[in-house]
Amino acid sequence: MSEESSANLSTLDHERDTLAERVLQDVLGRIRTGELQPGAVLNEVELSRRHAVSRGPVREAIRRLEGRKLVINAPFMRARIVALGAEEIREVFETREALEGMATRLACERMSDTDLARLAERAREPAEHFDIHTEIAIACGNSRIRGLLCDELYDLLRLYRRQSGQQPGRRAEAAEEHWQIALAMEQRNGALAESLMRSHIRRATARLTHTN
Amino acid sequence: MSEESSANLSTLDHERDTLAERVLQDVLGRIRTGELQPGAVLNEVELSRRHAVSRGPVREAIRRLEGRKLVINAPFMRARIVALGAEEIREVFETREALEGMATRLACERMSDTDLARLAERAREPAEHFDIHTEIAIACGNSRIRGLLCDELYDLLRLYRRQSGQQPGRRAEAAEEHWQIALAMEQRNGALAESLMRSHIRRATARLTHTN
DNA sequence: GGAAGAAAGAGTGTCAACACTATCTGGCTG
DNA sequence: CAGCCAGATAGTGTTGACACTCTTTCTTCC
Repeated sequence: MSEESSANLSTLDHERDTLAERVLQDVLGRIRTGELQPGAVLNEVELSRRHAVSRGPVREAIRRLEGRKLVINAPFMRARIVALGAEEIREVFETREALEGMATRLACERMSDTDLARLAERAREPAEHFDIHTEIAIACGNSRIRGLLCDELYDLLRLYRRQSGQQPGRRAEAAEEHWQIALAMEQRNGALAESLMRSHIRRATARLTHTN
Repeated sequence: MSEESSANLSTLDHERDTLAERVLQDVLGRIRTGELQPGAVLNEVELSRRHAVSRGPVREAIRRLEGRKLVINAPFMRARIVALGAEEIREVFETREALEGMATRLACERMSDTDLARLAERAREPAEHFDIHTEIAIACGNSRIRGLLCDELYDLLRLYRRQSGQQPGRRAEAAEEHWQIALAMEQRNGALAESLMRSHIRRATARLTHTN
C-alpha cells in the first residue's frame, strides 16, 4: 500500500528529462551566476525562443520558481526575479536563524563522531569553497529543513551577498565563529551549538542592516 | 523605481481572477475539508472537466500546490496529495518547532500590550475556533515565517490530525501549555516563551510517535 | 507646452489537438 | 498456475493559435 517513502524534496534532482525542468535549471543557474539580478524580468516568449521550446514548459518553470519564492508573479504582470527590501531581508535572516539553529542542533545529535571530527577540522582550516552552513543543512537529517535552506533561502541570499559584499574584518570573525560552532558540535553540546549558530547569524544580520 | 514593497507572500489572496487560481482554491479547500486524503490522485482531465476549463490552468494549479509541498509530482506519474511517512511527519514537526519557536519570540517582542493581554485572555478561556498557533504566526511580524507556517505546514498537519485524532487527556494539557506560553509572552519574556512553545510542540510530537 | 485620452504594441492567460509515457489487460510460455 | 511479454488504454508533456490585459505611444484638447 504505502510505497517506499516516495517524497524526495531533494536538492539535486537535475534528472527529470522534461523541457520545463531544463528551462528551470537554466534560469536557476543564471540566477546563481548573477546574470539575472533582482528585479529582472522573465519574458515567456524570450525564454521559449532561447530554449527552442513553446511557452507551456516555460510557464511551468516560472511557476516552480514562484513556488521557491525566487520569482514574483501577479496575473497579467510580467514575472520578475524577486527584489527584497530591507524589511524582507530581515525576515529572511530571522527565518534562517530559526532553521539553521535547529539544523545545527539536529546535526550535532545525529552526525557520526568521525563526520563531526572532519567537520571541525575543515572549520579550523577552511578550504576555498567550504561552507559550514551548507554542510550542516545537508547533515541535519531533516530533508524539509535542508530543502528550505538550500533550495529557497540560500539562493535568495546569494542574490544579495553579491551587491552588499562582505566587510574585510568580518571574514576572519565569521571563520572564528564557525570554528566555535563546530567545536561545540564535536563535544555533542547541541544547545550550545544551536545558540552559537543563532547569534552568529544575528551578528551577520546586524552587519547588514548597519551598513544601510 | 522600486515600487511599494511588492511581495505579498500573503495567506489570503483569493482575488486573482484567473482560472488557475480558481482551481487551486478548490483543490486547497477540498484538501482542508478532508475530501482529498493523502495519496489521492489529481487527474488533470477530471479536474479540467470539473471546472469546465482546459488542462493549462489545471496544470498551473498543480504546480503551485507542488510548490507548497502539498502535492508530489514526478514527470509522467500522476500527481498525488502528499502522503507522509512517520519519518517525514517527524521532519515536519521539527521544522514547526524551529519556526514557531522563533515566531513566538518575535511576536512576544513586537505585539502591543493590549494585543498581548487579549491573547492571554483568550488562551485562558479558549473559544471554539481559537488557535493560538495561528494567532502567533500571524502576529509575529515576519511574513515569510507566517507563510511557511500557515500556507505549508498547517495544511499538511491538518491532513494527519484528522486520522490520528487527539487523545482525550491531551486537549486539556495542551490548553494549559498554551496559557503558560501566553503568560510568558505577556510578561515580555521572549526566551521563556520560545522555550515553552518548543517543548509544547515536542510533547505533541512525542504523543504522535508514541501511538504509532 | 503639458495633461488626459485613444489606438497600437507587447505580454500573459487559455484552449484544443498532437506526441510521448506509464499502466492495465489479455494472451502466451514455462 | 505464476511470470512475462505484447497491444490497448489512460494520462501527462508539448505545441501553436487565439483571447484578454497591461504598457507605451501618439493624438487631441486646453
